[in-house]
Amino acid sequence: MKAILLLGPTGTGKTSLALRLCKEFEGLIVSVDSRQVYKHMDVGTGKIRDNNVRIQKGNGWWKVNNLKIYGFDIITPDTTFSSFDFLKYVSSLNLVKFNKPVFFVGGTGFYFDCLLGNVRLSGVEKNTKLRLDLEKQNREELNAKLKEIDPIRAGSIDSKNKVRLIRAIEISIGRNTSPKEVREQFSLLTYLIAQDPLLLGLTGHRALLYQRADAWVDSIFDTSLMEEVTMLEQLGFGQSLPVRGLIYKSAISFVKGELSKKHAVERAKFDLHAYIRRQQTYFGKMKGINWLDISENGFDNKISTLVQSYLDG
RNA sequence: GCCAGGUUCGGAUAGCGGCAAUUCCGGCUGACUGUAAAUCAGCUGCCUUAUGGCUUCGAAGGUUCGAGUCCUUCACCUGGCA
Repeated sequence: MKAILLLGPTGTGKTSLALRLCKEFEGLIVSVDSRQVYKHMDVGTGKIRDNNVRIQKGNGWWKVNNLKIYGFDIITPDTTFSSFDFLKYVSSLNLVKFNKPVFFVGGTGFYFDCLLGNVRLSGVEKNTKLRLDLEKQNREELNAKLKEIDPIRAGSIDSKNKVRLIRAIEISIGRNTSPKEVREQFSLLTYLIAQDPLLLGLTGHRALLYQRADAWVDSIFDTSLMEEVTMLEQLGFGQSLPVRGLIYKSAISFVKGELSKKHAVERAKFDLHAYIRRQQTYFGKMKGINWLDISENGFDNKISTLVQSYLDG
């Protein structure tokens, strides 16, 4: 299977580029985005930023101008979704059978690393009861506990990061208690490792990325986003984790009257800037990415040429 | 014109004699092995590094071993009386 991974920070035009390439090379698109997997979260996750487009929505996919995008609308926002769930989902698509090039496009670096097999997941499932219990404890207690049951991991972990500590303890306990079949399940999902994918990274100057992000926030912070947020609250998803991040956090504060529109918009922009920085840090350490500057002349042709030669090779 | 309050490192704020100087925002760098749009860490006056040096708190003088902090004058801003 030919796989083209199209990644980069938010607002670099990955999706529209993917649509263009998908049409040009008769491929498929899989979204690699930890928030676009959620139903009812379209505007704030920037699923499609172009209004002049025909959209048809399905369960786990959208059709945009008749081009299919997988990885959208898989679940509702009250469901937790992890990188492992993402791998399972991609696996379930059985992409090989289409015999077409697949464009994996998105901004969630960790998911890309999972797809590529750069990170190997432990195979230990989440234990909600244990997590609730551990969340009540402070960092010192969690560190002590981890040191007791897994001294090696305790030596390498970020001892100040509670989320990490809880997961590390969960893994240590789960290794001994969860069934072997479950733990080995992840190994079935790393079929992409054996492939030789093409990695394309979209980037640009910080100032440009910030400017585009700001313009996008300005454009959505009107009725479209407000309707979406109101709907999410009505459906009872207002407190769900995915609705508490980035754009949605400030949009909800505005709808609730906790923030003025001006401050909510400002907050959203600054949060996006920080997100862009984090994405660049993450992608920056990934190996083998062909970086392309979106503001460079001949950008579109360059991309097409790269994809063409990859598919020919 | 008189009275009161203010002017601090990109922005906002703390500081009422020992200060390179608080906090928040912004900006920058980084971590991450099933929450990754989450979670966590560091830097942000200059000297590449400092338990080191240098230059700073509207301006100019003064008091003091020592001044962002006290005094005087000037400049600008805000509120009250005219």
